[in-house]
Amino acid sequence: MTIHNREIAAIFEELADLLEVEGANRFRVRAYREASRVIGGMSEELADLVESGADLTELPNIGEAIAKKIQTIVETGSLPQLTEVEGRTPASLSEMMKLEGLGPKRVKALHERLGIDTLDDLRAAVEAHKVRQLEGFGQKTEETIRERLERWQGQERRTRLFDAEEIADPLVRFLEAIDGVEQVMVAGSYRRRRETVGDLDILVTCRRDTPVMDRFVAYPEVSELVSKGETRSTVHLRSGMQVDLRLVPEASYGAALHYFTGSKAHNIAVRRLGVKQGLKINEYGVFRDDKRVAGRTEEQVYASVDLPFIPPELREDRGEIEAAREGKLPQLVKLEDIRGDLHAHTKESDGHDSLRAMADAAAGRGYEYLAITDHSRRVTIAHGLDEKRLAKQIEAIDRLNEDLDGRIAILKGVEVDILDDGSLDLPDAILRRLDLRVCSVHYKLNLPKARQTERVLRAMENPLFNILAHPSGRLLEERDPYELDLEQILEAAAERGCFLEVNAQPSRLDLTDSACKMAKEMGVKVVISTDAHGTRNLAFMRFGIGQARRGWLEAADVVNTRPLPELRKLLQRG
DNA sequence: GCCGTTTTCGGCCCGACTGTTTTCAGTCG
Repeated sequence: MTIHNREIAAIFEELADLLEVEGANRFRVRAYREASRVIGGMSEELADLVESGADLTELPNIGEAIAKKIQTIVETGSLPQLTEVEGRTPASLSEMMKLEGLGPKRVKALHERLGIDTLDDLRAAVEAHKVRQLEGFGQKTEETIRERLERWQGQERRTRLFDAEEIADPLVRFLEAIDGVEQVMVAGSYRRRRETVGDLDILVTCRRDTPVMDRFVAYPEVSELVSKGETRSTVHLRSGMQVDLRLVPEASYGAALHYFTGSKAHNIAVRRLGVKQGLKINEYGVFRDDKRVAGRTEEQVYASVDLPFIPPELREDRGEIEAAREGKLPQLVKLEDIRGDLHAHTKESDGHDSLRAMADAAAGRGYEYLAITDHSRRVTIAHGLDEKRLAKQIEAIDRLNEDLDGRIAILKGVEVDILDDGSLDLPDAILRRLDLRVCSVHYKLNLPKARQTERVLRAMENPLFNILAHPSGRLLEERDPYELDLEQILEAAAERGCFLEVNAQPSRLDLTDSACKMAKEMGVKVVISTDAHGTRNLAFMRFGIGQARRGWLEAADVVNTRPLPELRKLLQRG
């Protein structure tokens, strides 16, 4: 049973939590947290690296000690040091720290003074009014804990980027409508285009004496006021989303935007560069000897540490600072680079709109081409097409293309299922008549890794295989990815001239950002597709672009930035 | 525990808000 990166990351996270409660050296605690973050963001499995004998200390923030611990975890499935710490300090305290407002010090006090080890213990102590009697706690703190215990869902939930947009857009409009407000910008992971966001960080500049904070906390969607100050307030909305609003002076806008866009790790790395040059960087600007030397724009902030502007999507401390220093930042792919969509459905299978409507909508977006790729027969629930119906659709598309008269080219395609044995769900004879074949796994998601990988590899052996759709099968916040050896798949794709899809559906965003980067490094091109099930879904392209940008992809790495003749060549494998 | 275009030892980002204090610790981002 191989152990996954997220499990290894969780072990270091718990170790950090428990050591922090014990009052261990905070830099040591930070080192474990940093290691956990790096591991969580990797697309290559550590287990595979260990097996191949790779030097783990090459990884950022992984030194001798942690490398050795990783090896132990991979080989034995657990970490003796953690077991030892758990012997002194209950593991459940780590869970308690996840409750908002409870940090290491308070958890330690609750544990030592009241014997509280679990959330249930805590609930009982709060009901008995024991917590308020503790030194450093009071009636108000106890009340806050009680409320948050009631709301506690057991796990922090993140919101998909699409849903976050639905929440942010009206709030931004509300703020912009306040007389005196000048700029409103959503920063944080939202601006970095992460696939999910934990909360919204909103930055506002305004004229003097504008009652922004008062108006903000009175926003009708607010369900709880967490804190309200002159420059910063925090609320919870009825949607469950937490929103932080920061009011910043114009002269600090760039510094504040940089700071609140994060990521935290990126900011720390930039500040370190500043420290080396005798600069202090905070959300108000860049300071030398208390004198502001930059801050109005983000470009200025980067320039102060001799770096070019780094796009928000790259700011994860995953090598972007080194790349920037060496002048090797990628020219990230942009929405305008996209010339067409290569995965879309119509009413023939499970789409909502007609062939004609989809064509018109794609043309309306200025595309050169649109591939129609309805499901194949195996996907009965989506009314998948058999040979006969697909043949009819081919004819319909031929007629439509004549009708469209070059306004946009409609490509004949299919989303054909990869069956259990690695064969494709439709005969080669009909597949050959198409312009492209998008291939996907929809059933038997739970095969063991080796068999699942073998299944896809076998499918790729068919020379008609063009694109592997939504390669991991994961659904954000709903379904884990299925077991697949991505490295093997990428190797085969590179060899055979197949492409991998970045599915832009907000609930998929599959490939992940780190997998995109891995594909690029292995010389595999991707296709960014919306998998649209209706004309409106074509707009999902922006999420795919965000994901690809987070994966360091440039226009040249993305197949559907190519003009049609070039695309056609790429679809003839090899 | 990690890391090095000042360093293999001695540093390690920085500020706002709250509650419980009477000058600040804890938490968060």
